[in-house]
Amino acid sequence: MTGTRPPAREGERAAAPARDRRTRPTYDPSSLVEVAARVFNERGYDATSMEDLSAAAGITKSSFYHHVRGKEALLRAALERALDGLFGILDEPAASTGSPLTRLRHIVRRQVEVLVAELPHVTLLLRLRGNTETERWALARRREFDAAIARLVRDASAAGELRDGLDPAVDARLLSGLVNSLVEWYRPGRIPADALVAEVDRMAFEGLLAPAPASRRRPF
Amino acid sequence: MTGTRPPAREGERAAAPARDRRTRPTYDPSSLVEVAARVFNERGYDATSMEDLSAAAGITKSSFYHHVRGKEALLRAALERALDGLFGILDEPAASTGSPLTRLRHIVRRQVEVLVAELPHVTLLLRLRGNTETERWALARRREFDAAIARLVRDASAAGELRDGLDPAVDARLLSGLVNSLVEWYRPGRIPADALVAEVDRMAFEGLLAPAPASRRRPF
DNA sequence: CGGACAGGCGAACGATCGTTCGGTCGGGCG
DNA sequence: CGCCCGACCGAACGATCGTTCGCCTGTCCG
Repeated sequence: MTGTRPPAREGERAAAPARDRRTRPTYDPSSLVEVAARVFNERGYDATSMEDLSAAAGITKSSFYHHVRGKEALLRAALERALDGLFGILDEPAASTGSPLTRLRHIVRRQVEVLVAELPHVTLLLRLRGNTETERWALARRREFDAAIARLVRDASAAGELRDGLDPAVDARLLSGLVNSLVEWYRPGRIPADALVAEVDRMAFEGLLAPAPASRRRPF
Repeated sequence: MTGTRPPAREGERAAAPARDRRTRPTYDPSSLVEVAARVFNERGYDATSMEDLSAAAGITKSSFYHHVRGKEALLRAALERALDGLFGILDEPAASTGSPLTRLRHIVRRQVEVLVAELPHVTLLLRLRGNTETERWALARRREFDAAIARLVRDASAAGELRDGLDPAVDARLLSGLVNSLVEWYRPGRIPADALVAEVDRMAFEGLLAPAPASRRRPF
Protein backbone atom coordinates (compact mmCIF):
# COMPACT_ATOMS: atom_id res chain seq x y z
CA MET A 1 0.00 0.00 0.00
CA THR A 2 1.81 3.06 -1.27
CA GLY A 3 -1.40 5.04 -1.47
CA THR A 4 -2.45 7.72 0.94
CA ARG A 5 -4.77 6.46 3.61
CA PRO A 6 -8.36 7.66 3.83
CA PRO A 7 -9.03 10.46 6.34
CA ALA A 8 -8.97 8.01 9.26
CA ARG A 9 -12.20 8.88 10.99
CA GLU A 10 -11.97 10.73 14.24
CA GLY A 11 -11.67 8.79 17.46
CA GLU A 12 -11.07 5.50 15.76
CA ARG A 13 -8.58 4.49 18.39
CA ALA A 14 -10.80 5.71 21.21
CA ALA A 15 -13.47 3.27 20.07
CA ALA A 16 -11.78 0.67 22.29
CA PRO A 17 -13.11 0.03 25.80
CA ALA A 18 -12.14 2.75 28.24
CA ARG A 19 -8.47 2.27 29.06
CA ASP A 20 -8.84 2.74 32.79
CA ARG A 21 -5.89 1.60 34.84
CA ARG A 22 -8.24 0.21 37.50
CA THR A 23 -10.44 -2.07 35.42
CA ARG A 24 -8.64 -4.49 33.18
CA PRO A 25 -9.92 -3.98 29.64
CA THR A 26 -9.72 -7.75 29.23
CA TYR A 27 -10.30 -7.83 25.50
CA ASP A 28 -12.47 -10.84 24.83
CA PRO A 29 -11.78 -12.54 21.50
CA SER A 30 -15.26 -11.98 20.08
CA SER A 31 -15.10 -8.22 20.52
CA LEU A 32 -11.75 -8.12 18.75
CA VAL A 33 -13.25 -10.10 15.89
CA GLU A 34 -15.96 -7.48 15.67
CA VAL A 35 -13.43 -4.66 15.54
CA ALA A 36 -11.37 -6.52 12.95
CA ALA A 37 -14.38 -7.19 10.75
CA ARG A 38 -15.25 -3.51 10.79
CA VAL A 39 -11.77 -2.40 9.76
CA PHE A 40 -11.48 -5.18 7.19
CA ASN A 41 -14.61 -3.84 5.56
CA GLU A 42 -13.42 -0.24 5.58
CA ARG A 43 -10.04 -0.84 3.99
CA GLY A 44 -10.39 -4.30 2.48
CA TYR A 45 -8.78 -7.36 4.01
CA ASP A 46 -5.50 -7.25 2.12
CA ALA A 47 -5.05 -3.51 2.57
CA THR A 48 -5.59 -3.77 6.32
CA SER A 49 -2.40 -4.08 8.35
CA MET A 50 -2.11 -5.52 11.83
CA GLU A 51 -1.11 -2.00 12.83
CA ASP A 52 -4.52 -0.79 11.62
CA LEU A 53 -6.29 -3.48 13.62
CA SER A 54 -4.37 -2.97 16.85
CA ALA A 55 -4.79 0.80 16.61
CA ALA A 56 -8.55 0.34 16.21
CA ALA A 57 -8.50 -1.82 19.33
CA GLY A 58 -6.54 0.82 21.21
CA ILE A 59 -3.31 -1.09 21.79
CA THR A 60 -0.02 -1.59 19.98
CA LYS A 61 0.61 -4.18 17.33
CA SER A 62 2.65 -6.45 19.58
CA SER A 63 0.10 -6.28 22.39
CA PHE A 64 -2.56 -7.24 19.91
CA TYR A 65 -0.86 -10.57 19.37
CA HIS A 66 -1.42 -11.47 23.04
CA HIS A 67 -5.14 -11.80 22.28
CA VAL A 68 -5.13 -12.98 18.71
CA ARG A 69 -3.44 -15.78 16.83
CA GLY A 70 -2.92 -13.79 13.65
CA LYS A 71 -4.60 -11.97 10.82
CA GLU A 72 -6.04 -15.00 9.09
CA ALA A 73 -7.46 -16.40 12.36
CA LEU A 74 -9.42 -13.17 12.79
CA LEU A 75 -10.76 -13.48 9.29
CA ARG A 76 -11.79 -17.08 9.85
CA ALA A 77 -13.61 -16.29 13.08
CA ALA A 78 -15.57 -13.50 11.41
CA LEU A 79 -16.45 -15.68 8.44
CA GLU A 80 -17.60 -18.52 10.69
CA ARG A 81 -19.97 -16.16 12.43
CA ALA A 82 -21.46 -15.08 9.11
CA LEU A 83 -21.80 -18.62 7.79
CA ASP A 84 -23.34 -19.90 11.03
CA GLY A 85 -25.98 -17.22 10.78
CA LEU A 86 -26.83 -18.03 7.19
CA PHE A 87 -26.90 -21.82 7.54
CA GLY A 88 -28.97 -21.44 10.70
CA ILE A 89 -31.78 -20.22 8.45
CA LEU A 90 -31.86 -23.48 6.54
CA ASP A 91 -32.33 -25.37 9.81
CA GLU A 92 -35.46 -23.48 10.77
CA PRO A 93 -38.71 -25.48 10.45
CA ALA A 94 -40.25 -22.91 8.10
CA ALA A 95 -37.39 -23.52 5.67
CA SER A 96 -38.59 -27.05 4.94
CA THR A 97 -42.38 -26.91 5.25
CA GLY A 98 -44.95 -25.65 2.79
CA SER A 99 -44.72 -25.00 -0.92
CA PRO A 100 -41.36 -24.17 -2.51
CA LEU A 101 -42.43 -20.56 -2.90
CA THR A 102 -43.45 -20.27 0.75
CA ARG A 103 -40.15 -21.72 1.86
CA LEU A 104 -38.17 -19.54 -0.56
CA ARG A 105 -39.90 -16.41 0.58
CA HIS A 106 -39.28 -17.23 4.24
CA ILE A 107 -35.61 -17.87 3.61
CA VAL A 108 -35.17 -14.64 1.67
CA ARG A 109 -36.81 -12.61 4.42
CA ARG A 110 -34.73 -14.30 7.10
CA GLN A 111 -31.60 -13.83 4.99
CA VAL A 112 -32.18 -10.09 5.02
CA GLU A 113 -32.55 -10.20 8.80
CA VAL A 114 -29.32 -12.13 9.24
CA LEU A 115 -27.55 -9.73 6.89
CA VAL A 116 -28.66 -6.84 9.04
CA ALA A 117 -27.84 -8.57 12.33
CA GLU A 118 -24.39 -9.73 11.19
CA LEU A 119 -23.70 -6.95 8.73
CA PRO A 120 -19.90 -6.67 9.13
CA HIS A 121 -19.31 -10.40 9.08
CA VAL A 122 -21.54 -11.12 6.10
CA THR A 123 -20.06 -8.16 4.24
CA LEU A 124 -16.66 -9.71 4.71
CA LEU A 125 -17.93 -13.03 3.39
CA LEU A 126 -19.36 -11.47 0.26
CA ARG A 127 -16.11 -9.75 -0.68
CA LEU A 128 -13.75 -12.71 -0.56
CA ARG A 129 -11.45 -13.33 -3.48
CA GLY A 130 -10.10 -16.75 -2.49
CA ASN A 131 -6.45 -15.86 -2.00
CA THR A 132 -5.89 -18.03 1.08
CA GLU A 133 -7.07 -21.47 2.14
CA THR A 134 -9.41 -19.89 4.69
CA GLU A 135 -11.04 -17.74 2.04
CA ARG A 136 -11.49 -20.67 -0.30
CA TRP A 137 -13.10 -22.71 2.49
CA ALA A 138 -15.57 -19.92 3.24
CA LEU A 139 -16.34 -19.41 -0.44
CA ALA A 140 -17.13 -23.10 -0.80
CA ARG A 141 -19.58 -22.98 2.10
CA ARG A 142 -21.16 -19.86 0.69
CA ARG A 143 -21.66 -21.62 -2.63
CA GLU A 144 -23.48 -24.39 -0.76
CA PHE A 145 -25.90 -21.83 0.66
CA ASP A 146 -26.50 -20.23 -2.71
CA ALA A 147 -27.07 -23.66 -4.21
CA ALA A 148 -29.80 -24.35 -1.66
CA ILE A 149 -31.57 -21.19 -2.74
CA ALA A 150 -31.11 -21.99 -6.41
CA ARG A 151 -32.69 -25.40 -5.81
CA LEU A 152 -35.70 -23.76 -4.20
CA VAL A 153 -36.12 -21.29 -7.06
CA ARG A 154 -36.03 -24.17 -9.49
CA ASP A 155 -38.64 -26.10 -7.54
CA ALA A 156 -40.91 -23.08 -7.21
CA SER A 157 -40.57 -22.44 -10.92
CA ALA A 158 -41.36 -26.07 -11.75
CA ALA A 159 -44.43 -25.85 -9.54
CA GLY A 160 -45.68 -22.88 -11.52
CA GLU A 161 -45.40 -20.52 -8.59
CA LEU A 162 -43.06 -18.18 -10.40
CA ARG A 163 -43.61 -16.09 -13.49
CA ASP A 164 -42.60 -17.90 -16.65
CA GLY A 165 -38.93 -17.11 -16.84
CA LEU A 166 -36.20 -17.72 -19.27
CA ASP A 167 -33.95 -19.45 -16.78
CA PRO A 168 -34.58 -20.26 -13.10
CA ALA A 169 -30.81 -20.45 -12.53
CA VAL A 170 -30.47 -16.85 -13.63
CA ASP A 171 -33.40 -15.83 -11.46
CA ALA A 172 -31.71 -17.46 -8.49
CA ARG A 173 -28.51 -15.52 -9.13
CA LEU A 174 -30.43 -12.29 -9.45
CA LEU A 175 -32.35 -12.99 -6.26
CA SER A 176 -29.19 -13.69 -4.28
CA GLY A 177 -27.54 -10.67 -5.83
CA LEU A 178 -30.42 -8.44 -4.87
CA VAL A 179 -30.37 -9.58 -1.26
CA ASN A 180 -26.60 -9.53 -0.91
CA SER A 181 -26.31 -6.06 -2.41
CA LEU A 182 -27.72 -4.76 0.85
CA VAL A 183 -24.29 -4.89 2.47
CA GLU A 184 -23.08 -2.23 0.06
CA TRP A 185 -25.32 0.49 1.41
CA TYR A 186 -27.48 -0.54 4.37
CA ARG A 187 -26.37 0.86 7.72
CA PRO A 188 -28.22 0.06 10.95
CA GLY A 189 -30.55 2.67 12.38
CA ARG A 190 -31.46 4.39 9.14
CA ILE A 191 -34.26 2.00 8.27
CA PRO A 192 -35.94 -0.48 10.62
CA ALA A 193 -35.04 -4.04 9.72
CA ASP A 194 -38.65 -5.12 9.20
CA ALA A 195 -39.28 -2.31 6.74
CA LEU A 196 -36.21 -3.37 4.82
CA VAL A 197 -37.41 -6.97 4.76
CA ALA A 198 -40.76 -5.86 3.36
CA GLU A 199 -39.18 -3.71 0.68
CA VAL A 200 -36.79 -6.41 -0.51
CA ASP A 201 -39.53 -9.02 -0.55
CA ARG A 202 -41.81 -6.76 -2.53
CA MET A 203 -39.21 -5.85 -5.12
CA ALA A 204 -38.03 -9.43 -5.57
CA PHE A 205 -41.44 -11.03 -5.93
CA GLU A 206 -43.76 -8.27 -7.15
CA GLY A 207 -41.40 -5.87 -8.87
CA LEU A 208 -41.29 -2.09 -8.98
CA LEU A 209 -44.02 -1.52 -11.53
CA ALA A 210 -47.46 -0.19 -10.64
CA PRO A 211 -49.97 -3.08 -10.92
CA ALA A 212 -52.02 -1.84 -13.90
CA PRO A 213 -49.78 -0.36 -16.60
CA ALA A 214 -52.66 0.88 -18.82
CA SER A 215 -55.64 1.44 -16.53
CA ARG A 216 -55.48 3.02 -13.09
CA ARG A 217 -55.34 0.96 -9.91
CA ARG A 218 -59.06 1.35 -9.01
CA PRO A 219 -60.96 1.72 -12.31
CA PHE A 220 -64.08 3.77 -11.58
CA MET B 1 0.15 -11.59 1.51
CA THR B 2 1.36 -14.50 3.58
CA GLY B 3 -1.40 -16.72 2.25
CA THR B 4 -0.92 -19.42 -0.29
CA ARG B 5 -1.81 -18.34 -3.75
CA PRO B 6 -4.79 -19.82 -5.58
CA PRO B 7 -3.94 -22.62 -8.03
CA ALA B 8 -2.80 -20.10 -10.67
CA ARG B 9 -4.73 -21.24 -13.68
CA GLU B 10 -2.83 -23.00 -16.37
CA GLY B 11 -1.22 -20.97 -19.10
CA GLU B 12 -1.75 -17.67 -17.40
CA ARG B 13 1.56 -16.40 -18.65
CA ALA B 14 1.00 -17.81 -22.12
CA ALA B 15 -2.10 -15.64 -22.43
CA ALA B 16 0.20 -12.88 -23.63
CA PRO B 17 0.65 -12.30 -27.36
CA ALA B 18 2.96 -14.86 -28.93
CA ARG B 19 6.48 -13.96 -27.90
CA ASP B 20 8.01 -14.49 -31.28
CA ARG B 21 11.43 -12.95 -31.79
CA ARG B 22 10.48 -11.93 -35.31
CA THR B 23 7.31 -9.96 -34.66
CA ARG B 24 7.57 -7.34 -31.96
CA PRO B 25 4.83 -7.99 -29.40
CA THR B 26 4.45 -4.22 -29.12
CA TYR B 27 2.22 -4.16 -26.05
CA ASP B 28 -0.23 -1.35 -26.52
CA PRO B 29 -1.32 0.33 -23.30
CA SER B 30 -5.00 -0.55 -23.61
CA SER B 31 -4.34 -4.28 -23.86
CA LEU B 32 -2.20 -4.11 -20.74
CA VAL B 33 -5.01 -2.33 -18.94
CA GLU B 34 -7.28 -5.18 -19.95
CA VAL B 35 -4.87 -7.78 -18.60
CA ALA B 36 -4.40 -5.81 -15.39
CA ALA B 37 -8.14 -5.45 -14.84
CA ARG B 38 -8.59 -9.18 -15.20
CA VAL B 39 -5.88 -10.02 -12.67
CA PHE B 40 -7.05 -7.27 -10.31
CA ASN B 41 -10.46 -8.92 -10.27
CA GLU B 42 -9.10 -12.39 -9.68
CA ARG B 43 -6.90 -11.54 -6.73
CA GLY B 44 -8.20 -8.17 -5.62
CA TYR B 45 -6.34 -4.95 -6.30
CA ASP B 46 -4.31 -4.82 -3.10
CA ALA B 47 -3.40 -8.50 -3.22
CA THR B 48 -2.14 -8.20 -6.79
CA SER B 49 1.58 -7.56 -7.13
CA MET B 50 3.31 -6.02 -10.10
CA GLU B 51 4.97 -9.39 -10.45
CA ASP B 52 1.53 -10.95 -10.94
CA LEU B 53 0.65 -8.39 -13.58
CA SER B 54 3.87 -8.65 -15.53
CA ALA B 55 3.72 -12.45 -15.46
CA ALA B 56 0.18 -12.32 -16.85
CA ALA B 57 1.47 -10.09 -19.63
CA GLY B 58 4.32 -12.51 -20.36
CA ILE B 59 7.27 -10.29 -19.44
CA THR B 60 9.28 -9.55 -16.33
CA LYS B 61 8.42 -6.98 -13.74
CA SER B 62 11.06 -4.49 -14.84
CA SER B 63 10.08 -4.80 -18.49
CA PHE B 64 6.53 -4.16 -17.51
CA TYR B 65 7.48 -0.70 -16.31
CA HIS B 66 8.59 0.27 -19.81
CA HIS B 67 4.96 0.16 -20.90
CA VAL B 68 3.18 1.27 -17.77
CA ARG B 69 3.55 4.18 -15.38
CA GLY B 70 2.73 2.20 -12.29
CA LYS B 71 0.10 0.16 -10.50
CA GLU B 72 -2.23 3.01 -9.68
CA ALA B 73 -2.08 4.35 -13.25
CA LEU B 74 -3.33 0.98 -14.49
CA LEU B 75 -6.16 1.11 -12.00
CA ARG B 76 -7.12 4.62 -13.05
CA ALA B 77 -7.14 3.73 -16.73
CA ALA B 78 -9.41 0.76 -16.10
CA LEU B 79 -11.77 2.80 -13.93
CA GLU B 80 -11.97 5.58 -16.50
CA ARG B 81 -13.04 3.08 -19.10
CA ALA B 82 -15.80 1.79 -16.83
CA LEU B 83 -17.02 5.26 -15.90
CA ASP B 84 -16.97 6.48 -19.49
CA GLY B 85 -19.20 3.58 -20.45
CA LEU B 86 -21.68 4.25 -17.67
CA PHE B 87 -21.90 8.02 -18.09
CA GLY B 88 -22.22 7.53 -21.83
CA ILE B 89 -25.63 6.03 -21.13
CA LEU B 90 -26.87 9.23 -19.54
CA ASP B 91 -25.93 11.15 -22.69
CA GLU B 92 -28.07 9.03 -24.97
CA PRO B 93 -31.25 10.74 -26.24
CA ALA B 94 -33.49 8.02 -24.82
CA ALA B 95 -32.15 8.81 -21.36
CA SER B 96 -33.84 12.19 -21.33
CA THR B 97 -37.01 11.76 -23.38
CA GLY B 98 -40.31 10.22 -22.37
CA SER B 99 -41.80 9.52 -18.98
CA PRO B 100 -39.51 8.97 -15.98
CA LEU B 101 -40.33 5.26 -16.06
CA THR B 102 -39.51 4.95 -19.74
CA ARG B 103 -36.19 6.70 -19.22
CA LEU B 104 -35.40 4.65 -16.12
CA ARG B 105 -36.13 1.41 -17.88
CA HIS B 106 -33.96 2.35 -20.83
CA ILE B 107 -31.06 3.28 -18.58
CA VAL B 108 -31.31 0.06 -16.60
CA ARG B 109 -31.30 -2.05 -19.74
CA ARG B 110 -28.37 -0.11 -21.18
CA GLN B 111 -26.55 -0.39 -17.85
CA VAL B 112 -26.75 -4.16 -18.08
CA GLU B 113 -25.32 -4.00 -21.58
CA VAL B 114 -22.42 -1.80 -20.52
CA LEU B 115 -21.76 -4.09 -17.58
CA VAL B 116 -21.49 -7.02 -19.94
CA ALA B 117 -19.39 -5.16 -22.51
CA GLU B 118 -16.97 -3.74 -19.93
CA LEU B 119 -17.26 -6.50 -17.36
CA PRO B 120 -13.70 -6.46 -15.95
CA HIS B 121 -13.53 -2.68 -15.70
CA VAL B 122 -16.94 -2.23 -14.12
CA THR B 123 -16.24 -5.09 -11.72
CA LEU B 124 -13.16 -3.26 -10.58
CA LEU B 125 -15.17 -0.08 -10.09
CA LEU B 126 -17.76 -1.82 -7.94
CA ARG B 127 -15.19 -3.27 -5.57
CA LEU B 128 -13.29 -0.12 -4.65
CA ARG B 129 -12.67 0.62 -1.00
CA GLY B 130 -11.32 4.18 -1.32
CA ASN B 131 -7.79 3.60 -0.05
CA THR B 132 -6.06 5.88 -2.55
CA GLU B 133 -6.90 9.22 -4.11
CA THR B 134 -7.64 7.50 -7.42
CA GLU B 135 -10.12 5.17 -5.79
CA ARG B 136 -11.88 7.98 -3.98
CA TRP B 137 -12.16 9.94 -7.22
CA ALA B 138 -13.74 6.98 -8.98
CA LEU B 139 -16.10 6.33 -6.08
CA ALA B 140 -17.27 9.93 -6.20
CA ARG B 141 -18.07 9.66 -9.90
CA ARG B 142 -19.86 6.40 -9.32
CA ARG B 143 -22.00 8.03 -6.65
CA GLU B 144 -22.96 10.69 -9.21
CA PHE B 145 -24.21 7.98 -11.53
CA ASP B 146 -26.18 6.26 -8.79
CA ALA B 147 -27.67 9.60 -7.79
CA ALA B 148 -28.94 10.10 -11.33
CA ILE B 149 -30.74 6.79 -11.14
CA ALA B 150 -32.10 7.56 -7.70
CA ARG B 151 -33.50 10.83 -9.05
CA LEU B 152 -35.26 8.98 -11.84
CA VAL B 153 -36.76 6.44 -9.45
CA ARG B 154 -38.06 9.25 -7.29
CA ASP B 155 -39.61 11.00 -10.30
CA ALA B 156 -41.20 7.81 -11.57
CA SER B 157 -42.58 7.13 -8.12
CA ALA B 158 -43.96 10.65 -7.82
CA ALA B 159 -45.62 10.24 -11.23
CA GLY B 160 -47.41 7.12 -9.98
CA GLU B 161 -45.60 4.89 -12.42
CA LEU B 162 -44.16 2.70 -9.68
CA ARG B 163 -45.93 0.51 -7.18
CA ASP B 164 -46.70 2.35 -3.96
CA GLY B 165 -43.49 1.86 -2.09
CA LEU B 166 -42.23 2.60 1.33
CA ASP B 167 -39.23 4.57 0.18
CA PRO B 168 -38.13 5.41 -3.38
CA ALA B 169 -34.57 5.92 -2.13
CA VAL B 170 -34.48 2.33 -0.92
CA ASP B 171 -35.96 1.11 -4.18
CA ALA B 172 -33.22 2.95 -6.05
CA ARG B 173 -30.55 1.26 -3.95
CA LEU B 174 -32.11 -2.14 -4.52
CA LEU B 175 -32.38 -1.52 -8.23
CA SER B 176 -28.73 -0.52 -8.52
CA GLY B 177 -27.74 -3.42 -6.32
CA LEU B 178 -29.65 -5.87 -8.47
CA VAL B 179 -28.01 -4.65 -11.67
CA ASN B 180 -24.52 -4.37 -10.22
CA SER B 181 -24.67 -7.84 -8.69
CA LEU B 182 -24.30 -9.19 -12.22
CA VAL B 183 -20.54 -8.72 -12.04
CA GLU B 184 -20.37 -11.34 -9.30
CA TRP B 185 -21.50 -14.20 -11.49
CA TYR B 186 -22.10 -13.29 -15.11
CA ARG B 187 -19.46 -14.51 -17.54
CA PRO B 188 -19.64 -13.81 -21.27
CA GLY B 189 -20.81 -16.58 -23.55
CA ARG B 190 -22.98 -18.44 -21.09
CA ILE B 191 -26.05 -16.29 -21.66
CA PRO B 192 -26.62 -13.92 -24.57
CA ALA B 193 -26.56 -10.32 -23.44
CA ASP B 194 -30.08 -9.56 -24.67
CA ALA B 195 -31.54 -12.47 -22.72
CA LEU B 196 -29.82 -11.18 -19.62
CA VAL B 197 -31.20 -7.71 -20.21
CA ALA B 198 -34.71 -9.12 -20.50
CA GLU B 199 -34.38 -11.17 -17.34
CA VAL B 200 -33.05 -8.31 -15.24
CA ASP B 201 -35.71 -5.95 -16.53
CA ARG B 202 -38.45 -8.44 -15.78
CA MET B 203 -37.28 -9.17 -12.26
CA ALA B 204 -36.75 -5.52 -11.40
CA PHE B 205 -40.05 -4.22 -12.70
CA GLU B 206 -42.43 -7.18 -12.64
CA GLY B 207 -40.95 -9.42 -9.97
CA LEU B 208 -40.59 -13.16 -9.78
CA LEU B 209 -44.14 -14.03 -8.78
CA ALA B 210 -46.63 -15.63 -11.13
CA PRO B 211 -49.24 -13.00 -12.10
CA ALA B 212 -52.25 -14.53 -10.33
CA PRO B 213 -51.34 -15.67 -6.81
CA ALA B 214 -54.67 -17.40 -6.09
CA SER B 215 -56.09 -18.50 -9.43
CA ARG B 216 -54.07 -20.08 -12.20
CA ARG B 217 -52.66 -18.06 -15.08
CA ARG B 218 -55.29 -19.28 -17.55
CA PRO B 219 -58.43 -19.96 -15.49
CA PHE B 220 -60.46 -22.81 -17.08
C1' DC C 1 5.16 -9.33 51.64
C1' DG C 2 6.56 -11.83 47.47
C1' DG C 3 6.17 -14.37 43.55
C1' DA C 4 3.41 -15.45 39.50
C1' DC C 5 1.25 -13.81 35.67
C1' DA C 6 -1.42 -11.45 32.29
C1' DG C 7 -1.32 -7.18 29.63
C1' DG C 8 1.27 -4.14 27.29
C1' DC C 9 5.40 -2.18 24.90
C1' DG C 10 9.62 -1.12 21.59
C1' DA C 11 12.57 -3.24 18.53
C1' DA C 12 13.71 -6.27 15.33
C1' DC C 13 13.15 -10.53 12.03
C1' DG C 14 12.69 -12.16 7.16
C1' DA C 15 9.67 -11.63 3.37
C1' DT C 16 7.52 -9.10 -0.08
C1' DC C 17 5.94 -4.89 -1.85
C1' DG C 18 6.23 -1.00 -5.79
C1' DT C 19 9.67 1.17 -8.13
C1' DT C 20 14.33 2.36 -10.19
C1' DC C 21 18.67 1.66 -12.40
C1' DG C 22 22.28 0.05 -15.46
C1' DG C 23 23.05 -2.78 -18.93
C1' DT C 24 22.27 -6.33 -22.99
C1' DC C 25 20.24 -7.42 -27.21
C1' DG C 26 18.73 -7.00 -32.00
C1' DG C 27 16.19 -5.08 -35.90
C1' DG C 28 15.59 -0.71 -38.83
C1' DC C 29 17.64 3.26 -40.93
C1' DG C 30 21.09 6.51 -42.65
C1' DC D 1 28.20 -1.21 -42.31
C1' DG D 2 27.54 1.13 -37.96
C1' DC D 3 24.69 3.49 -35.06
C1' DC D 4 20.50 4.10 -32.44
C1' DC D 5 16.72 3.06 -29.83
C1' DG D 6 13.00 0.52 -28.04
C1' DA D 7 12.23 -3.94 -25.75
C1' DC D 8 13.78 -6.49 -22.26
C1' DC D 9 16.10 -8.20 -18.12
C1' DG D 10 18.65 -9.00 -13.31
C1' DA D 11 19.61 -6.77 -9.32
C1' DA D 12 18.80 -3.79 -5.93
C1' DC D 13 16.41 0.24 -3.44
C1' DG D 14 13.64 1.75 0.71
C1' DA D 15 9.27 0.90 2.65
C1' DT D 16 5.98 -1.89 4.74
C1' DC D 17 4.13 -6.25 5.70
C1' DG D 18 2.89 -10.18 9.45
C1' DT D 19 5.03 -12.05 13.18
C1' DT D 20 8.25 -12.84 17.23
C1' DC D 21 11.11 -11.68 21.00
C1' DG D 22 12.66 -9.79 25.50
C1' DC D 23 11.42 -6.83 28.93
C1' DC D 24 8.66 -3.84 31.92
C1' DT D 25 4.66 -2.97 34.91
C1' DG D 26 0.86 -3.38 37.69
C1' DT D 27 -2.52 -6.76 40.16
C1' DC D 28 -4.03 -10.47 42.54
C1' DC D 29 -3.40 -14.51 45.61
C1' DG D 30 -1.24 -17.07 49.09
